[in-house]
Amino acid sequence: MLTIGQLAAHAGVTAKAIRVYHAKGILPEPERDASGYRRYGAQAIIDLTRIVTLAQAGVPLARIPGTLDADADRFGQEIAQIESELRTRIRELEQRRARLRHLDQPHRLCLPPEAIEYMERVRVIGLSERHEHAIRDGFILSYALAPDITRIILPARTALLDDTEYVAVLRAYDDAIEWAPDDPRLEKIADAAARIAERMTMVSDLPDFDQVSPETIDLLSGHVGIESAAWDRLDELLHERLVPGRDAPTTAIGEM
Amino acid sequence: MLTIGQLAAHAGVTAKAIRVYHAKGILPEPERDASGYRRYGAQAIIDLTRIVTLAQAGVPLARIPGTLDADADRFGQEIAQIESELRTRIRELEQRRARLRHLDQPHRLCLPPEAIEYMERVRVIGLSERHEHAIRDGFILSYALAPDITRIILPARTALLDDTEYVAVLRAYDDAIEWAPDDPRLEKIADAAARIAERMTMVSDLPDFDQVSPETIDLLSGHVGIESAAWDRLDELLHERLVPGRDAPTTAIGEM
DNA sequence: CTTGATCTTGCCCTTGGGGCAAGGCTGCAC
DNA sequence: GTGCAGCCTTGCCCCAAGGGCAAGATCAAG
Repeated sequence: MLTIGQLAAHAGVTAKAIRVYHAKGILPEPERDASGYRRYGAQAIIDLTRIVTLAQAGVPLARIPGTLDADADRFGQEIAQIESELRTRIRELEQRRARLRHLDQPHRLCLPPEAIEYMERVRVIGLSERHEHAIRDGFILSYALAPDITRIILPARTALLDDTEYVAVLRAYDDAIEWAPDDPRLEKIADAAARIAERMTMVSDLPDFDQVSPETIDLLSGHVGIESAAWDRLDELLHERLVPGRDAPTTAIGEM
Repeated sequence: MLTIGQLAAHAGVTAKAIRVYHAKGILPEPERDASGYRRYGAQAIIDLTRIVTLAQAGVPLARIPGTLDADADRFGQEIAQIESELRTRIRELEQRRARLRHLDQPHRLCLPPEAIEYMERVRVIGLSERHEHAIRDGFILSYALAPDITRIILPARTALLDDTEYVAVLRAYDDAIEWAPDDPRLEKIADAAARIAERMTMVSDLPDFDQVSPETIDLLSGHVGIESAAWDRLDELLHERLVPGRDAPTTAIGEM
């Protein structure tokens, strides 16, 4: 006959855990010896081992008596279900382990595959970190606010990166961040941007355009988180060129 | 900008979890809007996603800031360590899943491989369930009390099962459980048992015999949990035959 | 204007034990 | 026999990581 400590050591749990199982009625209280010590026999070893096996498989203690006391039919079903839950948990853990590798690359954690590809392609262009993060953060926000729209927009955006003139404009914007708003070079950048914008798809061509909030459209224009007087001025110059008659023009996809 | 509910849904957690992360200082409190609502931006999405990625990988919340704020060197080490812990946990879960299959066969859960093999071989002999469980429970108790001794004894015990006369005696004991203690057939059984015992290894031949408690030796004789007047009488008859001069004879391994 | 969903803070509840206190046993050494 | 270390007993509070509910403010839509 075993004491509680011997039983616990043999089952790989603590004596406290066994007392908890007694208190919850999961494991019957054994006989006491003359001095009040619990004394366990073979059946207690069997019962405890079954309990521990289930508990370690993630079964809540409250569910264990129902499982162990079930008749053969239901017992089999219960075990099969517990096994399948456990398989699911293992698969989840494996996926979570895979995600750990990307912990230092926020875009890989927070964006859908299309956007990850886009950001990888932007990276090789070699913009400033600040500009790249601004683009990334715009996508992260717009993906959180309107995942569907964001994913619809992405293929066209990615295709644009094959356009050397577009990439040149991106680089020019990058250079211009710190310029004064009256810098004369801004005119040339705005000219180039306007030429591109004219042959680009407009946001208003999207299906369900009327359901896209103005905020999302702003986000997709890529100016999130950068305060630049030169860029503000570039917005004005671009608007002049694109829609001379209006003062609140439609934003082009990929404008920037 | 997102509300707490939008952020939570996007990150796959509850709003309450986010408030907990704020309270623990893991995720910085964001700005509030005019009515006191929390408003989250892209950086909060990134931060939360990193936190959730670690938390779901099983990292305790208290350890998360230290991991995320570490410099590149330590960060890499931390991630590698977390990954390896996670791998270990996954392997453990797979082993636990395997054990679930044996939940209805106590000997497979509670005994070492040698004893499992022994019990499988006893099963095909076709003893009564009661007798078989008595043998099993004896091993379970002795394995819990003295695992080393029990495993040392097992090969000889298993070899005995190849002895047809020994198996015949086992079956005779099984038949005799309910007999009256003065049943004349008991004499023949005791004769056969004595012939076997004489050519068997004695417990006293074991290395470290003096460290084996008498209780363990009793357990290994296989009478655990069965109250049978006939068996008690068989014990007496056997002792007469084996050690006529003594009244407390050494128990033979495999006596039964 | 109402209604239902969402936000705020604050508080207690849960699971599966861990840890400590204060006292009683036990077994071994001296 | 006397110590003393190590085990056992009960009872109590504590922990992580939220869940749930209350009571009130706010928002969005019909």
